[in-house]
Amino acid sequence: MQISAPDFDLALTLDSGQTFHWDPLGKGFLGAIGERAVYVEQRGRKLLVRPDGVARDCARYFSLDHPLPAICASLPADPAMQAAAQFCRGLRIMRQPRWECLATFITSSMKQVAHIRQISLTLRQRFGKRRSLGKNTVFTYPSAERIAGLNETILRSCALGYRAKNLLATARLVASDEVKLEALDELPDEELRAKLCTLPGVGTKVANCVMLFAYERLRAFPIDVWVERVLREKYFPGRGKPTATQLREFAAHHFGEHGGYAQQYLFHHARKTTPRRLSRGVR
DNA sequence: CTCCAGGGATGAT
DNA sequence: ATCATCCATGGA
Repeated sequence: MQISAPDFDLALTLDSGQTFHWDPLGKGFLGAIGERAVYVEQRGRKLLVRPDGVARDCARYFSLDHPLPAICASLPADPAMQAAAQFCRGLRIMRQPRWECLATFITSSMKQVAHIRQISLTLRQRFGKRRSLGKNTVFTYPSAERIAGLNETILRSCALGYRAKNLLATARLVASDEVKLEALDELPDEELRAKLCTLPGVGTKVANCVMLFAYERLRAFPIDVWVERVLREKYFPGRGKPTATQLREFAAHHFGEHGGYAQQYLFHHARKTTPRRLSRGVR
């Protein structure tokens, strides 16, 4: 089954730190969209998708309906933004399942992308559901109910460290319906952010990631160490480091209604072009 | 070995 | 409101 996918770069999008469970297979990628195993392969302006029945979910997952040319045209014209946007051509903000996105970003704090991937894989293999696609196997992300039935010790054995307590507590709030993730979709941005921040292990940054990657809030502007570095170096030159409030205010004003896209482009560009640490002692 | 990573919670200024 | 410290773990 092939679906139309103009202005889209699958490999770039899957390598941009939004999701953490897709692996290269043949000429494409093997992963899961919600509860189903999926294989996706880019063929020019089309995507080859297996199985056939997942085509619609796949188009939604990768936000193939986002008007990318118009979104890019709406980004500010400053040099740093344009360089990042050029570098990230075809990168789309995905629509992830709410719980899966929330849980993975709770486990992301002070972790490199490579290790977030490892934590996600371990949780999936140990507590998710096995799904077959041809001769390949993938695992779904464990539900909030499944996590809620575990304990902190077993979660810590998945290399979660201090994040185990937060993931468990939030899973129990979600599983008990004390916090209804799907119902939060009706809330305006500020109320949604405030509600998400009441969850253990969720602060402003993680809340903004969940808003952007799972609630279609394209204004949400997560500020992690990479983005903060870019903002300080490119938009607040000179001495004196701006406060978190200053950064937040500037980002909301400068990047506008598609700030989330701007943020993702700045993040990915910085992460992929910043040279790895040179040998120690070089001055 | 050291430094750092898609931070959050808490308590002290 | 802003700052300092602690929290686990592993990649580079």
